[in-house]
Amino acid sequence: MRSNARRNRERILEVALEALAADAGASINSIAKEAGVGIATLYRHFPTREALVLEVYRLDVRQVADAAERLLAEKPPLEAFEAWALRLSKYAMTKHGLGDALSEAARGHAAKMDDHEAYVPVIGALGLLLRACEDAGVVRPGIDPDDVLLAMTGLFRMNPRSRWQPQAKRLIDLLVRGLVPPATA
Amino acid sequence: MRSNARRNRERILEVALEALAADAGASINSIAKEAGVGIATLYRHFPTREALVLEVYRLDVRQVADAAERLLAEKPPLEAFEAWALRLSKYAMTKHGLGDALSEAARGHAAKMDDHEAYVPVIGALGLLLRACEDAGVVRPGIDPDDVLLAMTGLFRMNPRSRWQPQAKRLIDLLVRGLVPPATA
DNA sequence: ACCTGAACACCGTTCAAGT
DNA sequence: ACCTGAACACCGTTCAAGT
Repeated sequence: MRSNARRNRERILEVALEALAADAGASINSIAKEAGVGIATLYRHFPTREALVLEVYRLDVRQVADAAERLLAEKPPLEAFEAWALRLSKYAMTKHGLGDALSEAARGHAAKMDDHEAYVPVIGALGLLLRACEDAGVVRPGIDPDDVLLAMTGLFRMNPRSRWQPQAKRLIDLLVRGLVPPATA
Repeated sequence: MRSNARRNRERILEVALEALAADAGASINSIAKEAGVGIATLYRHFPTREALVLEVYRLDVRQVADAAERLLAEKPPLEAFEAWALRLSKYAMTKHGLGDALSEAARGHAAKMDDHEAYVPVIGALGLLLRACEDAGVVRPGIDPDDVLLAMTGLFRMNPRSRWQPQAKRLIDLLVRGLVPPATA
């Protein structure tokens, strides 16, 4: 019986991933129906729409957060920051709904506890990158990761159907110029 | 008869302004009901929800756009830009729904023509401010107003129930530092 | 324990019917 | 010309009933 429940849960996540990729506004009901489970079964596993979306993208968020460490090992810290920011916006453009979740998380984690699942790893990675840049003297000291995440909001809310990459790069460049110490620029 | 239609239109806008201030997600149906008109009457005047919201805030958007010119007459251009940005975020925090409209407009005006009503005056004011800063040599030449608007997205999506002013000021400071030419900083 | 789907209270939008 | 409100196809969520 319990294995049945677990299979349902996994089936829901599977369908949700595909459905959200196809349509950012895919409904809970339609996901349940396509997964072949009752609506209430979905609710048993995921009490709110946001919980489902966050769980669907949990692995992706973890991956991108973990990428920060790897990028720092490969490149100078400022380049690592730029590469990471571009990577994060890439995820937000591809995986529908993730952009909104990140944007919501950037709104200030005081807003809702639900955000924490997306917020914690992302702000952690961002803190890591900023700390490394600060230690290398390429970013002004005392920058709040929350402020930087808020400044990145635009990266999560671009039009996925446009050619967003050039604009993302320009926004990241603008951001980096703001972070760099006046003297070193 | 036609005067009756005009009165209905004004009554709808009146009620909508109040309803949106009280609840950002106030429904079209509830606004029509409270205005004492049929649902289809509201649709006759405003074909989509966005059209109604934009029309409600049209005056506000005009006002804030016009403020750019006045601020430029009063202050040095860079200070005028800062003051204007803060003023715009103040509007976005107060008038519910305006923040989303501005955020949508910043998404790139290619997305929807509907945005134009909010987009045109705002990007015009922003262009004016940037041009003045550029002429004074306090902002790098060739900055695209669209890029700056996108970088400002975070200002429109803060939590209105939090103490957002300090964070807005820090974001604006970060943005300005990115706009300033390296040598002058 | 876990699942089901009808049912509830909404939403935006349309349309036949009124004056 | 302009207005009306029932009706449609949805939405998220709940809950009594099943196994």
